[in-house]
Amino acid sequence: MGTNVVTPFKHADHDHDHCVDDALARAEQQCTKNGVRLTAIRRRVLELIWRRHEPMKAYDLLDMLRAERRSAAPPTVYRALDFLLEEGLIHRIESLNAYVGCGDPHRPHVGQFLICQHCNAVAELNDSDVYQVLTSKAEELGFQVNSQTIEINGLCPACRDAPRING
Amino acid sequence: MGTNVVTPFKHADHDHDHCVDDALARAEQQCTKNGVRLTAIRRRVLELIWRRHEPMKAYDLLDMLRAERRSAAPPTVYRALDFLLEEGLIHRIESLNAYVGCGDPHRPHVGQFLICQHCNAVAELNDSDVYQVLTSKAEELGFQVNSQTIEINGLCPACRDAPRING
DNA sequence: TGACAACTTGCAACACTATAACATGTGTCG
DNA sequence: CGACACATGTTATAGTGTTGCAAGTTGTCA
Repeated sequence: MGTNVVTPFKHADHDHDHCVDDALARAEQQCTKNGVRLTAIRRRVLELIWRRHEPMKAYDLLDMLRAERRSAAPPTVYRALDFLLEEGLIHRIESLNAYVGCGDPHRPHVGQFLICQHCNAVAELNDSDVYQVLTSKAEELGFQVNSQTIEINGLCPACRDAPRING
Repeated sequence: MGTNVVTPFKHADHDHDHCVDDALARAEQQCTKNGVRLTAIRRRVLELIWRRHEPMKAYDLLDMLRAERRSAAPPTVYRALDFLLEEGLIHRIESLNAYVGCGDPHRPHVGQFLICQHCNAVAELNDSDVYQVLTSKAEELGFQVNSQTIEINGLCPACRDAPRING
């Protein structure tokens, strides 16, 4: 109980196509259930975000979109991002101005992220102990919690073990 | 043990001049100790940040600076902010692109903030329990923690009790 | 004192991040 | 079909932060 990793750090050899396909399938399902449309653009942006297991920046996504859709402009990508955030399909990493896929969109959860400063990998936690401790501390001060942004910087297991190879 | 509020929510009637003066005096002391210079610009930016008990944006600070120093430009304020961040005299609130004074610069501490969505007030925590729980959860996953960004959104005691007065 | 190094500020331009406003297209349902 | 809601196209602009180099300031030490 307590720790519940939603999106763990990925090894280089995991079946990534499968991993992305799964995420897209979950997204389709989620949108159907909620009666909203996962249009071609939205789906493509979500796929681009999932394709790398690291936070993606809006203008990088825009560049990729533009390669295949001449009309893409900032609003194109920001609208898609807003939609995906709204549906809980992605998260925004405040400290990086970047976006990552959410591994578990159908369940309500707080944003708790471990961010590797060396390889940019991100793991998403959904830890009830952390949530509880923070909430109870806040309430001791009379503060009513609505949402939490937790971003932990450091080194992921791989980079921790080999921190000097390419940095 | 555990909870240790560094900068609590302020009441409207606290002695604010005194509160700002204290912060500036602590800053002078801290800079002297560290052998760095709290120049006029840096000191003024710090004062502007302290004068309101809410996060201040870089370009708002710039406008205020310009009113009294014709030559002020973006680098002027960003350099001052970088210096103050470096010395631990202020913190950056990632989710707001804004900056707040640090109530306790001489002691190492993590950034844990309660942010009122209604009145923008910010309280800074320095809670070892929260730190411990997060660090141990991260280390269970083999992640080595360097720094934590924790930003809790919600309602401060005053706005919680009277949430409909001016919102 | 004066010359040098290190630090700080001035200044212009630019890069990156995000939104506004309005027009046009598309899909659904009576 | 026609009306409506939703989605996208398009242009412009707002907001946030950085680069690079010139000029000024401060402290140090022979």
